[in-house]
Amino acid sequence: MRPTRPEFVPDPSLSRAEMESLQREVAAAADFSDDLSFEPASVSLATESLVPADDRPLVAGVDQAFLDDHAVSAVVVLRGGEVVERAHAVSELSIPYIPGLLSFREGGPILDAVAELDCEPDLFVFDGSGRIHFRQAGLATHMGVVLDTPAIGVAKSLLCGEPRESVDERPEGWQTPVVAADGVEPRAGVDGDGFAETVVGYAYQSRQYPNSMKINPLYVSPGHRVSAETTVELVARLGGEYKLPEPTRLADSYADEVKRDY
DNA sequence: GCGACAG
DNA sequence: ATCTTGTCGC
Repeated sequence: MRPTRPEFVPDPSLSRAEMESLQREVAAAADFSDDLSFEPASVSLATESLVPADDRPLVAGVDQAFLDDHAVSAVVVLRGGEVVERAHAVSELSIPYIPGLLSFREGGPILDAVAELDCEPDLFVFDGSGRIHFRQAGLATHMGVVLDTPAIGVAKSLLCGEPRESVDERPEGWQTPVVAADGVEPRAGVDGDGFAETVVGYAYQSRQYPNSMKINPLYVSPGHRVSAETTVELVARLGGEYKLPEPTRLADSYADEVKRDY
């Protein structure tokens, strides 16, 4: 699969100011409302379904592992609970990790792995933020716009934005909106008025210990063509026995596997 | 100047 | 993200 919007492909050789301005263009091109080719309710990890296999969405989990200045990017595509394709790529990294500019370090390598994919996923699940980002253009948004495919971001910690309630010691299944106040910049000519109260994502407690509540929540946000509400629903439906959604876990272990035999 | 910061 | 053994607990 190749980029649909090559003009937005992250270029690590850009200056910081140029990277930020590209992010503003990406955010302006992003669609944070539902525009999916499938019914969110049809998403599940169940192997059996009343829905014909060909009508079930292809969900791709993307994650990476690192070795010195190389990234191992892995993509695992699921249809229900079945893995239908895996692809990976080992790419050279040109810039260090800079908060807010993650897609310029990892975006190219991710696209290298996605290029190896024969199928066209209906949804991408990225390891990182989407709309929960200083300029509303986190990794999931950037990749989603470049591929013009529905995408969501699943992060293990909060980059910016403000949860409406304290996220401490919450029970499994609990969720609360993350609003734009505190660090999220409105899109010129797009976001108006009370933007500070706009829901840019959700804190979601995917797993929790029955008695001692100590696991931190996940911070999920729309990447492209998905609303914040549908994003949490999808993450909930893609969750298995662990904290991270299954597509992400599988991509994570696949990346480690490739790194090990490298 | 101070604080905050996905992977 | 990565460096890393054992160990506490269900």
